[in-house]
Amino acid sequence: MEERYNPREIEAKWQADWEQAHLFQVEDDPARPKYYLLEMFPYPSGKIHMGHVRNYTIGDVVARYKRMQGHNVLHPMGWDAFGMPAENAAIANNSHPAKWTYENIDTMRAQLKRLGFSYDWDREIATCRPDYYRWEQWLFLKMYEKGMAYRKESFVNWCEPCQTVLANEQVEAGMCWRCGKPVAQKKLQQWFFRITDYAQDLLTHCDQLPGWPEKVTTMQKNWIGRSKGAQIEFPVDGSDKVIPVFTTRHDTVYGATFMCLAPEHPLVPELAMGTGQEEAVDEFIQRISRQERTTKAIEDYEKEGVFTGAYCRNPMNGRRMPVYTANFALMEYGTGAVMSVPAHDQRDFDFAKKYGLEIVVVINPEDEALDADAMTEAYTQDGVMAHSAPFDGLPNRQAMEKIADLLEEKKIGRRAVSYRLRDWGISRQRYWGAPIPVVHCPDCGIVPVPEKDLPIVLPEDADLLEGGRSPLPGLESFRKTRCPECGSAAARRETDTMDTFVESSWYFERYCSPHCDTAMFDRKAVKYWMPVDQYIGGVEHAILHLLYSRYFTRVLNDIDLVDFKEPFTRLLTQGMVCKESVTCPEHGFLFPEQVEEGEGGDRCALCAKPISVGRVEKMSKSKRNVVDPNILLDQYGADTTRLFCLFAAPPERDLEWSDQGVEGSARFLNRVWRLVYNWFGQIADAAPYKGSPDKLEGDLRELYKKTHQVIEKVTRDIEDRFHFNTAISAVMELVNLAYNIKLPVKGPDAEGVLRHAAESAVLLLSPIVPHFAEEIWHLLGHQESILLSPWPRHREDALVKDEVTVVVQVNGKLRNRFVVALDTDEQALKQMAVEDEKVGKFIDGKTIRKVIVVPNKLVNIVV
RNA sequence: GCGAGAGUGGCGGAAUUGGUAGACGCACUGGACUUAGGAUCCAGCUCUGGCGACAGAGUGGGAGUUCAAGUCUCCCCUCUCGCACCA
Repeated sequence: MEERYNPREIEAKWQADWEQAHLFQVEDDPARPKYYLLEMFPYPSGKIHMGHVRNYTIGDVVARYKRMQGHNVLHPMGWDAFGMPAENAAIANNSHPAKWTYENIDTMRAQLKRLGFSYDWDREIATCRPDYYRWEQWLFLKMYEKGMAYRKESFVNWCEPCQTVLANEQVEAGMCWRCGKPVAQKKLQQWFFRITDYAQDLLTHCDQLPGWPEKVTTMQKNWIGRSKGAQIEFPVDGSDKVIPVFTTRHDTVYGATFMCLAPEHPLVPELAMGTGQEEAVDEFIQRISRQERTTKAIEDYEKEGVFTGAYCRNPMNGRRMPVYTANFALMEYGTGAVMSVPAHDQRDFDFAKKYGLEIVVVINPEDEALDADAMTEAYTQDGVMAHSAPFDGLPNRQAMEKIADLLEEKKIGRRAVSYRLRDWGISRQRYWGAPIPVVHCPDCGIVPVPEKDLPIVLPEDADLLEGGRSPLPGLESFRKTRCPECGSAAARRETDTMDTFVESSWYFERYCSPHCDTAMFDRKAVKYWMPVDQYIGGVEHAILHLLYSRYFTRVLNDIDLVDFKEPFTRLLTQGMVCKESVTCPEHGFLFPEQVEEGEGGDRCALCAKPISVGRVEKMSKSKRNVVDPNILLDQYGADTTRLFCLFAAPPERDLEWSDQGVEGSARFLNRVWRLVYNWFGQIADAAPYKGSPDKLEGDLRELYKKTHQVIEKVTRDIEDRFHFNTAISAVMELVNLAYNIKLPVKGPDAEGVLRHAAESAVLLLSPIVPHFAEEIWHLLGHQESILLSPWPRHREDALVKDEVTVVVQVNGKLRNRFVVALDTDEQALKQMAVEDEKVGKFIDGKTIRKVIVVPNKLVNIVV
């Protein structure tokens, strides 16, 4: 055995060995309990970053642990390979998205292998390959057939810089989630998935996902955004049209004095026609559609609107209500129309004040009658009904029910539920995505591509156009086709591609049978492996990806391909990897190598100005605080990198990177190595002691007991909550104790006990630092891989403590402590405490009023 | 504004059901071994007072429940994240 540990050598050696022995390949085996462990697959953006390293290390430890516990573990990896960065990079480098993507995949795969992750690489998938997206196209056809996919003209979120449509989920506070530029509204023919059909089901099951962080289910619930209320129809004056309105406050309907329609509402131009307001309305609509929709801009917007010239009737009391179009009415919510009740809604109140509209109080506080003219703000709380004909005097919550009954009885409305969730727009005017498999025929209209013609292959030889526009509409070889229905040569292929989130909504099912070429997946394989037992990834996907995946699983369930609805049983959202950033007043963010040590503090290497240490933030290129995993691998190796990622913080929390912390992790591994090295002569040929602790005494007995305690602790930490940081701490304690044992140890079982301690420590560490553990395992004479060893088990009788420390408190304050035999009886403890000299100082001359004894823990004397 | 989570030494972080606050590590200090050490080992390390034994204070702030509160209850403050003109 070498005195020093050489990561470079052993890591390469064992990686090659594992690969050759196909140790991570799995097969369906109904005889064994399955465990499907999945980490969110990466976008092949170039190279692995620390966030990936952390995510995949956490997953790998669980996978390796579960294998040792006897599970048949599916642990796959693949590439979310379609998407815009590939196009942008291709334009920038005068390359091709496919080339760029495949090269990145090669680079990143090599990096993942260098980190020693235990993936079944035979199951690797890349979503940009036709054998993958062909099944997505197949599913699209099924969904079209069932009416789950449809096409409609609608206002869509349009990102000008990206030249594409965005889903609502991809608009963050009015900005494009990718480029951060403002998103405009544009009217286009688009494909949609009817996710809103599942709004209630998705919402209901949010409360039936005990293995998910509450934070995530809460976010999903908010996103789905269910509101209970009523839909009420307001007839338009002098016309047979009605304006349906959704409201959560139908108790205030008698106070509705005007109506506001969204600027995009189809009735707006119609109502304005012939009223003389056409021009004003048109001008307003034009102006509003250009308004920025950023968070800040929205806050600053004044509520404004313009009279359409039309009136409608309040169906409850016949009041004539002017119809406005207003910037705060959103076409995307409810029916795009708001019944305005200025007395009881702040927004309506502001609007009414601005335009001199009538305010009618219909709810009063318990003990006063509001005066509409004197109000300075809307009264939005509960109270007693007024000016509401038959309901006056009733508490408003009661009236709400009665009004709903009346609406339904008179057939002018009904109880209704509204969701914030919109249908999922999946059309993208981009090149690097899966083609939507339909044909537009001048005679037959939209014709789905027949199944036998799949896949519709994305031509990988197309050149990108200026500004990133898709070449597909101009690519005759792709676009030109015959109508599958009538054979017309005038037919044209759909040139939109699908949102990349479609690919990631079912990849976990594909992993179950990645080479299946007769279906999306082999149903037996999916039945065996799915659902995913543990899913691990970043919170940034809490809404988009996770909601879409839940939706897709429901679709698959409805078309009878799977027999479950929820794809992920347990979810772990790991925190970000962060680091301090450093800024120079002149040069902005600095790289670490641009910092010079100087007298009185660090200085900028470029201008010698004193620098300031910034906040600890997520690693990012722009902050110049990234740590390149490659450098760590070169310097410390995979095991130290993995160890530090797990030790520095529990997985769900943000991890603050510390170069010295990495150093400490490397030091620990060396310490373990040296321990085995020091003991080697004694334990090389010994068999681990597995007997009762009662035959041992002294240091050996202590070490043996500690070993079992640590086995128990590590197992619990991993099993219950993935707290690897405390698991590692526990092994450190064991190692520290082992170092205190003076060599050579004498006694019949000495070698066996040392061997047991060393082997246990190595086994417990093996999921975390697999190469390191494997090397020691073999040095200790094992022939078979440590990966095939069962997880160590503790002995109950070794957890029993010989003696315990009992503390003595006086009035709850700690005064002394003594070590006594386990299970010393209460009377004896009490007596020892009261007679204790140190304790005496605090109770002398006082009356003892009560003594509380907690066996094996403490005595509290109340005086 | 609404919703969720978090506040513990110089730092990252530990503390089963309320029962020894600060495990483990980093940094720092002292010592040992050394030609040397940025290797390794040993010791110290919450704050205040004291040479010391020891005493007092201490888990964002304030109240409360309890023999006993980091942990439970109420109020307040700060930070992070998510949603946000949602009718």
